[in-house]
Amino acid sequence: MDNIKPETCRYGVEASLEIIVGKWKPIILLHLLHGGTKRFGELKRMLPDITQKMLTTQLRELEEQEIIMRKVYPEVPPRVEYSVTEYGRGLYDILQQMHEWGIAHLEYMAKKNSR
Amino acid sequence: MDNIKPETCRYGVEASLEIIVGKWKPIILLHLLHGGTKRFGELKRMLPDITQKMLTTQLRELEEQEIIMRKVYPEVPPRVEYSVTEYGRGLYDILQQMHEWGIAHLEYMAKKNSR
DNA sequence: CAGTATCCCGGCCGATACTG
DNA sequence: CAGTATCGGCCGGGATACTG
Repeated sequence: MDNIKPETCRYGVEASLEIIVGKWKPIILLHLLHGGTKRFGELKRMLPDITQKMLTTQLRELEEQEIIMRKVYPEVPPRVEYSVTEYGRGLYDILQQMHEWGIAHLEYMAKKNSR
Repeated sequence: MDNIKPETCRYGVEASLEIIVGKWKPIILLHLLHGGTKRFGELKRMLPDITQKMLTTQLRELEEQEIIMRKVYPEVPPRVEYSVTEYGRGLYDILQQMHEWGIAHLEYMAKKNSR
């Protein structure tokens, strides 16, 4: 990590973390990145263990950061669709790398614990 | 995010997060990655706002995951040195990307709020 | 110098019930 | 269908004091 000061890096890293940290945020993002636009109910079904309240709050927070877009169709019954913004797609590489390193780490720790 | 299932990615991403999430972990890692081996007191001085207890616990957790190494010199007064393991260096790319995306995000949000 | 030991608070998150 | 409202528990993290 040459020619980069920790004090400088820190803020960027923490800003990124603030976005993806949240019990359900990574998996919500992965679903939207992978499957495209989804309705509230679809997401709810894809995440069987999440409560409606948590799904709502996590989505609202991601929306506030402009990582996802919320589109409301004025129909009855209501329809609301969520999708990742162009801007939010920039998180793809980070999530991808975290995925790869994380899997390797899980295997490393598993092997270690089996010794 | 083609040909990768969210359910599969999820675990890797969360495993990575479990390591770098912690109020002081990113900056501790950045300091050790950037400045190499450091003593407990050096780190404490570099992070003026951290309490001794927090520094200890964050270091212990990173050590448990084998991201950093703790070396104790049997001297009086005691000397303890911390360094990033070869294995832990694999986090470099992730932190680097989070830094870049995060800085861009901060600027994006700053510009937005100034409109 | 490099830690422990206690005490304590705020906020994330879950359970549950209600609604336009 | 897609949300709010309310209550409550857990635990990450801080303040402070003590120690081999």
